[in-house]
Amino acid sequence: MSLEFEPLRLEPAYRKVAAALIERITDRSLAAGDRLPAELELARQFGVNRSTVREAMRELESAGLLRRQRGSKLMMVSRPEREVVADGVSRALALNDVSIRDVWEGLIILEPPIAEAAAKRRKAADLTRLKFTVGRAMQPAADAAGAQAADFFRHVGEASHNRVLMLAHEPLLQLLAPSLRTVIDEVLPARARIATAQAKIFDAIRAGDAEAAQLWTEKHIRDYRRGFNLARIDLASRVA
Amino acid sequence: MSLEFEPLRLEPAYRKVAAALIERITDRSLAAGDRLPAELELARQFGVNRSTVREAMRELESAGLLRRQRGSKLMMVSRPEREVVADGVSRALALNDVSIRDVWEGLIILEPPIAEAAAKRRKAADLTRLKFTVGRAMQPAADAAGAQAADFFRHVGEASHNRVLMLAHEPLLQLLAPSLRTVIDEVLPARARIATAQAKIFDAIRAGDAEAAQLWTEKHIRDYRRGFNLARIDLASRVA
DNA sequence: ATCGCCCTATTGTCGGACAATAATACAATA
DNA sequence: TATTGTATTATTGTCCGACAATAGGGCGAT
Repeated sequence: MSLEFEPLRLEPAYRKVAAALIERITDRSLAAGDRLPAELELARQFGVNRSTVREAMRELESAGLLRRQRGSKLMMVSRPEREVVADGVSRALALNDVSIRDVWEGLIILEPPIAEAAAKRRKAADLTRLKFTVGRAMQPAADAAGAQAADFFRHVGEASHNRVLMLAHEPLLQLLAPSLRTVIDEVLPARARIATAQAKIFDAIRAGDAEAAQLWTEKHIRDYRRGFNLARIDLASRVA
Repeated sequence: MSLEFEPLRLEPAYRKVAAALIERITDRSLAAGDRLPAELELARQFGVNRSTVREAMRELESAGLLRRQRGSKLMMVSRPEREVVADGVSRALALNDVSIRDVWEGLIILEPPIAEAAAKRRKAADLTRLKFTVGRAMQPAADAAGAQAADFFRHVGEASHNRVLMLAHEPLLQLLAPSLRTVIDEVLPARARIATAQAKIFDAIRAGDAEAAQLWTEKHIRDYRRGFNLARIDLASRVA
């Protein structure tokens, strides 16, 4: 009988309350947009103190499952926003000492197929958004340099109409944006090259040419890597 | 002067405390493994009530930034575990009505290049783990059928030695595992085909043959899609 | 319908309390 | 010496009660 005992886990009440609420949300008996019952009411139902309920709610809130409208005090159930989730992933990656090379490798893997999918599935509205962003590529709004580059990929992702892909590449864009900005600041011809590449990719997506979109995106991202070298960014260094 | 006013955001104290703690963790002045000061001490430092500190801590806890050892009552700073982060992402995707097709598309994009990277960078230990998992492919442990398939990809991901890739495909594996299990249960030849494919991929990775690893992985995943059809799984249906 | 006023419900925060128990130090024992 | 037991302290989980601020919602006047 060398059967080991499971380390029996005694969860605190606030965690059980949180789990119960999450369960209700994931099984859709509490749908996005619904008002959450008042804290006192929840406390009564669960048979715990209001403080305990509040602690549980903070957990859901930070996961993006609860939100309140701007200036409202009522808690609404919500589906987790892409940005909130991506922020958490970015933080996790940064704290796990992910390198610029790692993130770049994620990009070179993800973006070309995303562009391919975008070329196949883009709608008129996608093209409008994308065109507007491409138009910003040459504008010397220095503070937004990295942001524009990230926005471009973001909009290509939206044109793919696949939320998995959008959410998957969002943290990479967040983490790489500062480096992209450095490249644009340090490497003089970078801005023009980027603008050209974005225009090519945009044209391919508009034309529905999946293969061209994929190829140009791949080139574009390899170009960024060359930019890292020119800007003397160490690929092995941690992302910010 | 049509300058609009920013909707000034009055953040509650618990959020500010949480932000301050997160800041300390991300800037590494609180490193993973460090003990967090006691709640009362934090309350004193921030000049707020202990309840407020506790609410803030729940936020960090659910983000995986704080943890306590099993059976300990001291809070330690920790780097977010892959599983915790991936759980959140999976939940977010599920609540956003992502379809099986969306997730599968993520897989077909990610896994072949991951296998490629694994073939280039695998270490001896990776091969050991992977071999063990491949060995489980034919065993009729019905309850673990989907899990084995997911574990295989998980270990390939680990062999890539790129945390970005590991974290990126984890939610996909979580979301798809139930469907994979259905395929294995419903489609009789599935188990053998999977075992064969995994063996081929393993061989390629062991041999360091990146191209073969990539190709076989692609085939393997397309095979799963055929399995979905055979098992009458609607690709447009929401993931569990 | 829109506006302004009032009442109520709800939240954010506080202070204090207490039991349970992990952390710690120290003594006793094998 | 290394384990085991004992006593003390620190810390957490949970509760209770309280209160100010204010959003929600109703009602009457316009």
